[in-house]
Amino acid sequence: MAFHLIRKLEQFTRLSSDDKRILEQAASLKVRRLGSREDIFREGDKPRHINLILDGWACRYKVLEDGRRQITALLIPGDLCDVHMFILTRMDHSVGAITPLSVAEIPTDTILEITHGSARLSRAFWWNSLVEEAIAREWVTNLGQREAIERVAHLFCELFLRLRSVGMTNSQASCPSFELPVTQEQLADATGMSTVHVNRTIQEMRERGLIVWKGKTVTIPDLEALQDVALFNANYLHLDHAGQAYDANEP
Amino acid sequence: MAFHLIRKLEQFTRLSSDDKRILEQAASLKVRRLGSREDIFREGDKPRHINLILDGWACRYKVLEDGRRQITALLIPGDLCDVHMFILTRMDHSVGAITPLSVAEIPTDTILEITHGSARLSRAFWWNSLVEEAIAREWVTNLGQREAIERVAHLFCELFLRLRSVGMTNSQASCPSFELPVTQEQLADATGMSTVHVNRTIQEMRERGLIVWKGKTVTIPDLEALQDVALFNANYLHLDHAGQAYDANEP
DNA sequence: AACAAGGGATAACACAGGTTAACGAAGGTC
DNA sequence: GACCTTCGTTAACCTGTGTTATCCCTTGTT
Repeated sequence: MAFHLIRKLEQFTRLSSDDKRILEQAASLKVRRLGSREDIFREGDKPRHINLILDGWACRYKVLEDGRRQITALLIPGDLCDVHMFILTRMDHSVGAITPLSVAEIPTDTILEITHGSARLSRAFWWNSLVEEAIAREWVTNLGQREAIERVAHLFCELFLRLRSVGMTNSQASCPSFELPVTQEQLADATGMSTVHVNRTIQEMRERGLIVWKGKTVTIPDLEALQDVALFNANYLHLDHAGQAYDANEP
Repeated sequence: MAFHLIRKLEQFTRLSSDDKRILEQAASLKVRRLGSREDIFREGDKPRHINLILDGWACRYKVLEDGRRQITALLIPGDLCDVHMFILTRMDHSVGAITPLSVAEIPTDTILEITHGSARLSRAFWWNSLVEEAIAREWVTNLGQREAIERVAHLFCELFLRLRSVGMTNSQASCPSFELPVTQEQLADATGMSTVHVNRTIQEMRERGLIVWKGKTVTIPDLEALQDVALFNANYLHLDHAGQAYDANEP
């Protein structure tokens, strides 16, 4: 059940079969299912447990008094909602389902046991948090400096790489593709644009042959071209496998 | 020397005199001084130690290939640059001095000793990281949803509260003020606006009586009015003192 | 089969904010 | 004291993006 998480963490460090068993177990304790547009938790809630996305897409978002909404992160299978958030008394944002969702609810005590029991898993969780922070910084840059087409292209590049790192892309025939179960309105909330302009921008990306988007499937004919348009530099995702390799001497 | 950090962490939990002594010691091991516009570290560097801002202002920033620059965070005394960043192999952004700066360089081993030695300090560091993340999410929202005057007003509100939480504001005469050693160009890089439009926006804020900004001093005649313009909600700063109080039984 | 609802696509128009350029004030240097 | 550089200010003009309003298509419902 924790397949995606394990696969993601192994971008950072190899895990022992013990580590994997521990994660599998934690992820199977309690599984919650939500319909799309339901919230996993809301701003103001007390953090109760760690949520691990098992299946489906979700988003972090904040809503201003007057209703304007910003999606601050897109969450895909394998994403952990804030390993240490339990330290805070109240959530300062909400997380909602984009598609129907299965979420593992992992008690904070279980997380603490895991991190105390395995230095490797503890470091892997840290790495995971650091990457999340790096993504947030990149989003700030994206919203602050990139114009519409660059911004959307950048988001597509990021999603493609993140999905690939958990095995959720198709790359047969040299033309990579992935499922994007997101409406243009949600894309607008994520990029700080209006829906109309998201649509215009998508049209332009199609005309320029940067993407093919039919139904829920996005195909990227030329990843390099898309990255060039986006001024995309993948270093912030830290997918370089350069962390410490699994050392067989460690338990 | 670690005065500001201690004061900030005590927003979350009371610290014992032992905790404070440990922090003081760590902060005095090695102090580095930089001139304004020098970098503490650059994108691509290996993280070597944890940097604690003792005195002066700094900023995290990212630069796109074509030179566009986004400031993703403003750092003030008491701010720690990424307690756990040493897990990553390369920095994905730079941190530069805005004013002349003193920075304590704390070895990663020292940080690990501290967190292993004191559960309270460990939690306090986590709280600190979580607040930094929350600020990053708020900046995403700021850039994505707020228009110019709201955006600048929001930044001023945030800075005021953060400075106040480390004792760096003046509140005599019911009219709070603080030192803002930041140029309009840097403000532009932080808010994703052009310098010209930052200036226009500042002028409007002055006309509307929201701020007085002379030299490096900003005065806020009516904080509530400023917060209203900014659609500001302070919950993301988690300054509520609601964390666990200091328990005398803990070491 | 008829209907409703959500999502995508377009067009026309408006305006917030970017760009360029020029000038002045303040502060640092020799 | 003269010079230079950085920063703030302002004006004129331009453009990217938001707004409003339709229309169409798809999908699910009864």
